[in-house]
Amino acid sequence: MQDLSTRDRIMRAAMRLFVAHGIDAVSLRDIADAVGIKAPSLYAHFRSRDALVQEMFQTGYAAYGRRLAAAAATEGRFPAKLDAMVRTVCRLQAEDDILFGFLLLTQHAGLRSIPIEEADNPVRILCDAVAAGMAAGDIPPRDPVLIAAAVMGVILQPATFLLYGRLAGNLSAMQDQIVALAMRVVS
Amino acid sequence: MQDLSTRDRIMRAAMRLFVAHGIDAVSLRDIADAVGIKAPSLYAHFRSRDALVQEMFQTGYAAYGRRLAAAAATEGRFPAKLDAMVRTVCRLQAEDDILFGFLLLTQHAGLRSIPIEEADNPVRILCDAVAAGMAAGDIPPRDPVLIAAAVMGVILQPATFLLYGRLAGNLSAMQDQIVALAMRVVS
DNA sequence: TGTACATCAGTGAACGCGCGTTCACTGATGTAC
DNA sequence: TGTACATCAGTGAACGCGCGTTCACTGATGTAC
Repeated sequence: MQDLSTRDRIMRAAMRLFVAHGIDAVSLRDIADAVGIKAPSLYAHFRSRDALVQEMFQTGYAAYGRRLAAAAATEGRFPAKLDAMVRTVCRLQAEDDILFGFLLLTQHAGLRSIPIEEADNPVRILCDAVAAGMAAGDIPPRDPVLIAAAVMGVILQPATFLLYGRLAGNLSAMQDQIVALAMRVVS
Repeated sequence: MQDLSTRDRIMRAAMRLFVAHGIDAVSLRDIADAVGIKAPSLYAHFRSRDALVQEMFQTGYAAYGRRLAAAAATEGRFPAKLDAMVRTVCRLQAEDDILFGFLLLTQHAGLRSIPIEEADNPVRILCDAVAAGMAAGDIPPRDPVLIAAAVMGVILQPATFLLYGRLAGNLSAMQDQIVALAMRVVS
């Protein structure tokens, strides 16, 4: 990890600290210390503290959106798409639990000041997929947003439990069970 | 609302601001302004800013825990208990959506510094109830913590959507659907 | 190969600002006699 | 009924602190000739 660019080391250190202590509880000096540089040096890589947080959030969130959109484009009926989407999210969590945790926290702590509502928005993608599944007659018609919320809950609440140590391991280890839960929620 | 004690007016104003802008983004001067007093006057009612937040959180969280425990004590098999618990949470959200939203946010933003893990902890109560239902053979045995997390997700994620305006109304209006979702998750 | 120059990550010192908090004080209210 | 005193919510001014940020500077690296 020593051969990462300073920019990447800053982002990883900041993410780790944000997840551990909350975004507002971490100062630029804390981040700089973790990287092994002084606070003013951060300005060689980021325009401001806000820009740092925003870039971390938007990059991660958009990447998640694209991978979820790819899963939603899986061929076949809705159950196949849902299976792919749920497994994708589980894989994302297991691949980089720090990034996943950061996005989970930021959703609450920072979404109000970070105004993205693009086509890459994962929530939008899931809602659209659920609505399409209903329209196609693959699953019973109900409020698609409520059902999408419930599916998200079945995935993200276990992820939250992992974050706070109430559950051990990662989402990949539970993906079969979570897929089954999600299937039951939409049926 | 003018006949509330100043103490209660402070707590309600603070909660409203915390939910709207995030806990760390609200200063004592903001709270005092909303109440119509000056910041130093807050110290006649609360020992410190931390004490204010902590009391709001602990009071609300413990009250929720007690009401959830009462629902969990419903007579009968596990499905009757789960029905009562889910409807209780939906009612709590509809009764006071500001308090509910505050606790939902605090769970992420402040739980790390607020160390309660009592018998009144709602998460603990739900986990215990699910485990007991499995032990009694009322529902299939699986990891009780994962199933409890999924049940929470089915309730709290729609609540989060309400908080951010993705869903309209309140949880009470959707309680029958949410009960049905929770039932499917545990079966 | 050596010299001059440009680039830029990183530094130390310092800034202005808003924060939580303290403090001496005010003024209304209630109680004692 | 009037007077003296205690209580306490609320105030204005001020505090020290840590924050994000700026700035002139350093020193290593790369490029031009």
